[in-house]
Amino acid sequence: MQHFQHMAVKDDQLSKRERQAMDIVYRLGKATAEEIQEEMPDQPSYSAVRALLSILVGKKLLKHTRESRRYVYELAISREKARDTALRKLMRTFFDGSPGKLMASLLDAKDRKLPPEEVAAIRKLLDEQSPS
Amino acid sequence: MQHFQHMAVKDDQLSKRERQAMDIVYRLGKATAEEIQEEMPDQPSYSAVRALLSILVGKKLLKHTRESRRYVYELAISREKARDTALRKLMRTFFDGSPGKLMASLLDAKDRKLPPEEVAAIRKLLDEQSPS
DNA sequence: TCATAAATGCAGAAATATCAGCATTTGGAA
DNA sequence: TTCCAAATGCTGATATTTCTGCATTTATGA
Repeated sequence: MQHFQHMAVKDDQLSKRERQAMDIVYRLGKATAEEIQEEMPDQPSYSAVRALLSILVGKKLLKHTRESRRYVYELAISREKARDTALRKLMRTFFDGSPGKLMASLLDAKDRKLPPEEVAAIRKLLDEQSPS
Repeated sequence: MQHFQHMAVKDDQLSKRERQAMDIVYRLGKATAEEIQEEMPDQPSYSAVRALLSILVGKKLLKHTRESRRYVYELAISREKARDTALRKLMRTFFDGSPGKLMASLLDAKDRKLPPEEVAAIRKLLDEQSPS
């Protein structure tokens, strides 16, 4: 899987605050410094958040565009790619690299219930993988 | 914030090195300082790794037991609980909190192929959720 | 146009994390 | 029992991260 590594975000090379900020942008997709500040644990000052975001832009993890008077921050790489990297890492860390084990764990949870239409969609995907 | 033992692990409160070490223990289940050192990115000195592990024991994220002359480190909370926390976080960050979306993404990947027996197992779990 | 509120840019202080090195303890072999 | 290699405990130095505060720039509306 070499072709994934060339630009993949090395999440475990980020500092605590950097990671917190990236998680927020992953989730929101796009946000101003103020919005990010509001989402941060142990909410740091606005100034501190801006400093942090500048560092992330310097590292090419985020990019910002001016929108009238202020910056809006968003991912520099595609969200899908970041998502895939995170998913693979989780699989490797907790599920022995097996997507099947991960899915089993999701379905096993007693407190989760999938909407019927999602169940149907998943059955369809399964059929494409290997017909029943 | 004194009662750590009853709280879910706040992964985003850990420093970079702490997180790297925790990821390794999550994966290996159990390891000596030397083994952890070998797995660490930008491999720090043995001394640095031991210092790090002491901190994690102090924070009650790891515990260590003496095995003849040396310590073996392992998770202080169950791996299953840690796994569930990580899974929920990933779902929330990238999949809008939806297990169905996560599963769809797993099945969508062109480069992944589940073994037929895993597919069968998943179908069975789906049937329990909502009969076809 | 011009005054002003609201944003950014940046230097360096403060806080925290990371690490090295040495004193001490431990367990096993001779 | 004694020796010593191999491990831990701990202190404080160094490096990095986090943050503050102020100078500067920018957009708006009176």
